[in-house]
Amino acid sequence: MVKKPSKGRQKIEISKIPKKNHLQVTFSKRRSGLFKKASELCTLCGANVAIIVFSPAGKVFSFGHPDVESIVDRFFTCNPMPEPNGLHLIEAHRNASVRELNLQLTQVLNQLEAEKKRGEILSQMRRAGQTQCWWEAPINELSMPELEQLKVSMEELKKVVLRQGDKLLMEAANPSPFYMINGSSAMVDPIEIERKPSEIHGNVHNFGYGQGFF
Amino acid sequence: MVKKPSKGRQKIEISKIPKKNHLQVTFSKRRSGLFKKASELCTLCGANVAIIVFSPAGKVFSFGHPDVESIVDRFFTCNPMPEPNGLHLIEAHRNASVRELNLQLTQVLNQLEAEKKRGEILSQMRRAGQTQCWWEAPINELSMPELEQLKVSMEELKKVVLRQGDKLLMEAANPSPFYMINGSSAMVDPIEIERKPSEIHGNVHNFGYGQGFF
DNA sequence: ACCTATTGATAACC
DNA sequence: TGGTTATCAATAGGT
Repeated sequence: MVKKPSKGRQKIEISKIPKKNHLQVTFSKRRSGLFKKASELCTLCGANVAIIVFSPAGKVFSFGHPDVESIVDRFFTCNPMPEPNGLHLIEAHRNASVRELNLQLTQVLNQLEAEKKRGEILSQMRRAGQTQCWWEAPINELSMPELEQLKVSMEELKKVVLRQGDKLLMEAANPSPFYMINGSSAMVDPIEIERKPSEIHGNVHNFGYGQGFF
Repeated sequence: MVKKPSKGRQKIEISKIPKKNHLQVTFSKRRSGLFKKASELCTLCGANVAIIVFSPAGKVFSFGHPDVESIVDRFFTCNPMPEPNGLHLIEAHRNASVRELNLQLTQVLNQLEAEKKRGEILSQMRRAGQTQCWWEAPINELSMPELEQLKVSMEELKKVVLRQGDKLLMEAANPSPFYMINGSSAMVDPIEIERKPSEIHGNVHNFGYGQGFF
């Protein structure tokens, strides 16, 4: 009875860890775990994987099999190029409208950011006022009819942004027949771009892959 | 008791899986798991993570928070490779800015999609107006403190938007101290590559980061 | 794709 | 940063 059998692992919420030192420990362990998983994926399936991780403090960690560089290279080589054939034509056209695209990009970005902030503010308001509204609950806690309503109403609000997006898409898609595969579906959330420009260049940690990472 | 309650998970060796279809299944599952872990690392620790995975078949999958391109860019910038030839450096920077542009465009489009949904939801909740929240009510029905809160929030929103706008404009105006935003590419990222008409081509799968990856 | 027994990862504590 | 333990979460094998 004097024993203290440790509480063992406890369930945790996936949201930013407040305690700094606790965060550091978790980061370390989870980063290791991530790399281990990656290594296993490589050996089990013969996949090629590159991972780059920036700690909140700005330290860099990377994992790569066979190595980060080659994979990133392949990624950028295979990925953005439509096809060798009409590439030059496309590029020419593209170059012509780069500025405009930039401008539009900027505008859309603005609206996007505004939307994000709006979302945050909504949450803030909720927090401020104790009024808990059902639709502020996490998506996965909403019922079907609620989700239905949500979907419909969002349309209106996002009309402007939509218009911008479509325009941009049209322009981008016009020169060439490529299309997007939008796998993401990710909820865009509190993006916090807070970094200290001055000293991010800390230590670099490279985890060269080994068949036996562990 | 004729039941066969499944053997459940069995221990496996970490070595290349021989059976092709089994391998495919495992690859899929583990890739998902890896991305989920990455996503959790991001939210829990505020880390920035980029993952690129090539399946043995050559398909590309990627995960990035905030996005693959910027992280890779940071990686190569902060991590002067063994012999960074001057020319290569400049070239790298040029490519980097181009990539950044591409990335931004892609990312924005993806996020737009996500935000679209989100925004729709929010607005529609308002329309549905089932559970009305005070700040959603007509202005003239709000009490004084409520109005006060609303005002503060709106001012905050405006400030944020303005700040973002300036920042983005600046960035768009000088993407890189080196070469101008010449060209290249403002293209929409995920593209299907056509190499041989009858083969499986490089499908690209991008997994944007999400608070709710699942 | 879904299910469940099990292994593997890891939160809390040292 | 590294080790232990109790738990939780991922997933191998099967449907």
